[in-house]
Amino acid sequence: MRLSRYFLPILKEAPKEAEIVSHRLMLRAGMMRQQNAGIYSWLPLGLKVLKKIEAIVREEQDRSGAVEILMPSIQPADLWRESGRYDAYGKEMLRIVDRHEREMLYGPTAEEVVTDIFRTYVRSYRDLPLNLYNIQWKFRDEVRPRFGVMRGREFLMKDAYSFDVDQAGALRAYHKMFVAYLRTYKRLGLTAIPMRADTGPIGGKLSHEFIILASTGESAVFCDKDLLDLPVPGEDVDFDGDLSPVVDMFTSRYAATDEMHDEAAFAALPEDRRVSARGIEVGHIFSFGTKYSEPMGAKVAMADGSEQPVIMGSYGIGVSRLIGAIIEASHDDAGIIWPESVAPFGAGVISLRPDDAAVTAACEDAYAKLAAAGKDPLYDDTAARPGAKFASMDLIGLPWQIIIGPKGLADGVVELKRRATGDKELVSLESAIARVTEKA
RNA sequence: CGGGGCAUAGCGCAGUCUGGUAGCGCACCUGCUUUGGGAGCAGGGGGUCGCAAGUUCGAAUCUUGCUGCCCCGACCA
Repeated sequence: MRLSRYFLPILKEAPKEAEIVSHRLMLRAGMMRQQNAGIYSWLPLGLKVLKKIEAIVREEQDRSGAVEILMPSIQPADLWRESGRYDAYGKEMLRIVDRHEREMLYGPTAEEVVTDIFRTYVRSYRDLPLNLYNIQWKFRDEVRPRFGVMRGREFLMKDAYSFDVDQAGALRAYHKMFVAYLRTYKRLGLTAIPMRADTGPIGGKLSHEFIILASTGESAVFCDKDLLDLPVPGEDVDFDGDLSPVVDMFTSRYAATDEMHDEAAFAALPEDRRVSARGIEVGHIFSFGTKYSEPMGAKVAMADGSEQPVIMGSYGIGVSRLIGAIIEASHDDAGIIWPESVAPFGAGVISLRPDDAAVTAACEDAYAKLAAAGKDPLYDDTAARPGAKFASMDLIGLPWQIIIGPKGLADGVVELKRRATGDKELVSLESAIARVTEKA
């Protein structure tokens, strides 16, 4: 993309409503625009990152065996009356009445809808296990939206729902998601710690929150330091095999959020392994048995001819929130530092003198070769001054910058800059391109 | 939902106390000079001062009501 033809409204000063660093940087980098409290328009740069995160989440869901569907954002109230949650959910649910006075709601989650889909089509234990997921905008009318995308009212969520015939199957389903989540966060450059959690209004007894440690986190968390360095399974992990050793490895160490914290158990840890920090919740998984299948009549025929309600679980990842979480975990004074996997562009090409024919030729060359190599470069071909270009490029945090100017070209070199470390090298254009395009 | 604060140009702000018809920086437009870490000079455009009533000869400024947004706390992907 040529910057001169792009839409990248960078701000020199952050709007005053933005308090935390990820919110400020997202607004300054022109990733999004607030339209209402907790409601945002996604601008090109932000949308690119959102889609990259979404793609990784999707890949790992698919890998684990979950099947993607897409459920509506507007749901009928009657389904929620069946589960009993229409009244239970309270003011957080945005309720709507259509022109025929039918009661609707903007979905805050989709247990009822997915259970309805399931009961319509699935009749036999032979069709299980099944895990259906979707990535859809949700709306929760938070009393106090804040921190930008970290606590918005409208947010993009991946929600998966597992259906099994018995508890053993439900546990396997839970383990699959557990491991899929570990892999997802790892690929996003995050260290997420599974912590035993309260189940809240969704219900059930087995539940974990996946937490990223960050000083701006909303809740106090406590865990064993060892958890920060545990190995996450690779792509070759067998989701049909026994995943319990992996899950046990993570769950056998102490980790709890504020409300589940056990001071005595925590104190039993050696002092140098006690981590007391703040955390951002980036995922939450639940196993809740027949809480929805029972009242909503989602039953299957068993081998002996009897009918039984299915055992369910639900598994959420806040996709839009992850953008904020990643920035909180990866930035410096100059701006965002994207992990390669989610960077909106793979590299930036900065022309220091767009009116210089040799510089332009070299930039065009770099731009074409990086594009051909699939690096999706952003080429700053604008007439802005060098300092402004450097500042903007640092702000938007692309992993690599190739800086091309007349002085360097006279010596046959360009500047290759690594955003994460700030390291700069003077190398030939060819080797700069080679470095950027080489496999990690 | 309790407590606090803010609302003036795209963004950041001054002006409000003490009423006299709106200003600064950045951004934007034109020209010239510049160009390796947010350029300089000259000229220019843009605001029903959140909305509505009221007080007054006169309201950004005073009064009342409303709306929006932010922060702290309790709750949540």
